[in-house]
Amino acid sequence: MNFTIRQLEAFREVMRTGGISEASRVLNKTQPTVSAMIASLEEALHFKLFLRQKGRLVARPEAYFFLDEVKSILDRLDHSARIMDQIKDSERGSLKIACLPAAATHFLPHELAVFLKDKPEVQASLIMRSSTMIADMVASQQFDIGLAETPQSRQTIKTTEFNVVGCCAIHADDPLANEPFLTPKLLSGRPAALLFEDHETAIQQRRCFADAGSHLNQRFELQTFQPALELVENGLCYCLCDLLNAETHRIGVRGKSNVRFLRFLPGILSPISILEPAQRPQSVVATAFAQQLIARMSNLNLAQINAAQAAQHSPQLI
Amino acid sequence: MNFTIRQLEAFREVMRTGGISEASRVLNKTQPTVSAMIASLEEALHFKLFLRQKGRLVARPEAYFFLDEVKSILDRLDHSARIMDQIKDSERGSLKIACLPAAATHFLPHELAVFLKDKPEVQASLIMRSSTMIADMVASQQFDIGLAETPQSRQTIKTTEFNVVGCCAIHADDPLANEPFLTPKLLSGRPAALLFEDHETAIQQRRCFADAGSHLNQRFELQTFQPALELVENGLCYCLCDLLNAETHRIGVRGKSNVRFLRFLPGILSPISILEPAQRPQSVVATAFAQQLIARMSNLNLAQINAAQAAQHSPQLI
DNA sequence: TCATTCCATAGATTTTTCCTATATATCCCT
DNA sequence: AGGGATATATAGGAAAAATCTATGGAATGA
Repeated sequence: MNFTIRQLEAFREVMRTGGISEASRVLNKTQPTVSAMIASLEEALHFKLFLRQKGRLVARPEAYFFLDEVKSILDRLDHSARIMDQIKDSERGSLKIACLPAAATHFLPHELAVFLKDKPEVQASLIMRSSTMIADMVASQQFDIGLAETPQSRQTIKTTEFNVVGCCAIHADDPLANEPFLTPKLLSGRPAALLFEDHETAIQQRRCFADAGSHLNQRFELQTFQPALELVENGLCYCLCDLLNAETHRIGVRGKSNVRFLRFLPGILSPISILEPAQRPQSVVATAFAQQLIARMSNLNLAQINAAQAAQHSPQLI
Repeated sequence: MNFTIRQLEAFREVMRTGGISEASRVLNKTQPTVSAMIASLEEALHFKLFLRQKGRLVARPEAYFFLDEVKSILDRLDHSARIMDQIKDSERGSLKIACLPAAATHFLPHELAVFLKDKPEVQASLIMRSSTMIADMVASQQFDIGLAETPQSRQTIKTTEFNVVGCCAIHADDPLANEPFLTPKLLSGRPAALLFEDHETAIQQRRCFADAGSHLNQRFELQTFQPALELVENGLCYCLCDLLNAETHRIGVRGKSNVRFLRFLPGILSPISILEPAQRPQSVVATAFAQQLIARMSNLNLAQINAAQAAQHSPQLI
């Protein structure tokens, strides 16, 4: 057949109001327009829905049946329109995120929480994996967004790179905590927590201590930075980590923290990337979240972390 | 929102074929037309359904979701269109018929059977009532069509009147069966079956016999004509009845009948009407059936009944 | 490199939609 | 019976939309 949605809407309104004139007022159309719409609908159906008795429309039994059909169609249409509207505002959809340990415990969950606050219809999944696995999972389109150490450039992955700067975590009571920045010289001989031997950050740290002729006293070796920062929290050591780990730690403690994050020279950079599948288009939600994440990563800096930490100390001010 | 059905159809086809060019061929539109339709659909949704990568359309995840919605809507629409098409051809609907005894056993069921032969989706109900009750039930819109003795004219009933002529039913072996027509004189003194005393046909019969100075020998008094004709079938009496009863009897016997229906003079007329509710419009099916019934009633005559009866005697000729 | 395929854009044209003005029928009230 | 109000239909024109032809750019494969 050859209906139009407008015809169906007009018909529904004519049935509801009982006449063309009244319906035309509701529909913000003129009476002849609605009259023509009904006429063309009847033409499309090849039979009259109404009899014209005494200058009025009188619905035939078929019109009541058709009304049910039309209502159901228009309701269905309206329902879809509403859902599509939610999708447009990324209030509906699904989001699959894979994330390295540095951000998995607090940083990303927190970002996700902010993003999903007013989006009850978005279903999200978040997993923690090693950077190489994350790259593979994004490349194979199993996940929408990955946060990982910058992988080898490949065609199947679109990367947005960040060089997250390193800093030094030290206990607040340590006299060094008052320095404007720290160096291998200042930290020489003090107990340190490092990641395992092969990890890029450990390699860099050893190199710059060696370059400065300072003594690196490795007291702890760990898999990830979060436990290392817990040791710093207890005053057992200092630790060189990147801002992502610093921020994750800050969010994690929630209340007062004994760790201070200070600038460290020479600068150490950790190449971290947001990964997206390159072969297939992203969903609206994924695009929106990636955008938020990129903004957040760009904005990552020591000043902001310390300010947020200070705010946590006097929460009544917030 | 502001979709059009054409947009949705175009979208479905683009998704199915994987591109605008191919879809435009299927849809019998030009490629720029379909391109514009997709563009306007995206505009209505306020977000892109496709990314344009390397000169091709690539569907975003949302497009697949939307496709499900669109398919369901278009299917629903198609389903309704098909049903409305059946209704147009009165192949679907309901039909409530009330009918007087004269036609209830065979005449009307037979008409109904002919009418509904190729209309499996029409639900019909048929009841037998007295003429006064039929008039009331049609007037109160409980029934779509009534076949009854012509009632007092009232605003709530639209009547189509027929003056069904009376005839004489007589056993084939009776010598009178060879007369061209019968009169009170010829039937004088012979055993007759009549309806109860108050019935209009009985009154008329008594009157015309009295007028002719002939003897009316009422051997049987009955409620309706069908049992009377059964008595005639067994050669116990003759009977004056109307053509509707004659036709009903003819259809009922199906095989060889011993009853002959002869012209009777003076003419006796039974006012029978097809009744329809006047206040509300009729359904398409009811209109169609009423039309068939009117044609059939108009066509009711002795010659046709006798011809049909003759055909029953030699069914191999049909 | 060249032909082909695909999509987008521009401008013209056809079709559809919608409005104004008007006619007609009915109803209600005087 | 007549005037006013209301309801629908029709005619004609203006505005909007749909659709076409022509064309250009980008990618692909021979």
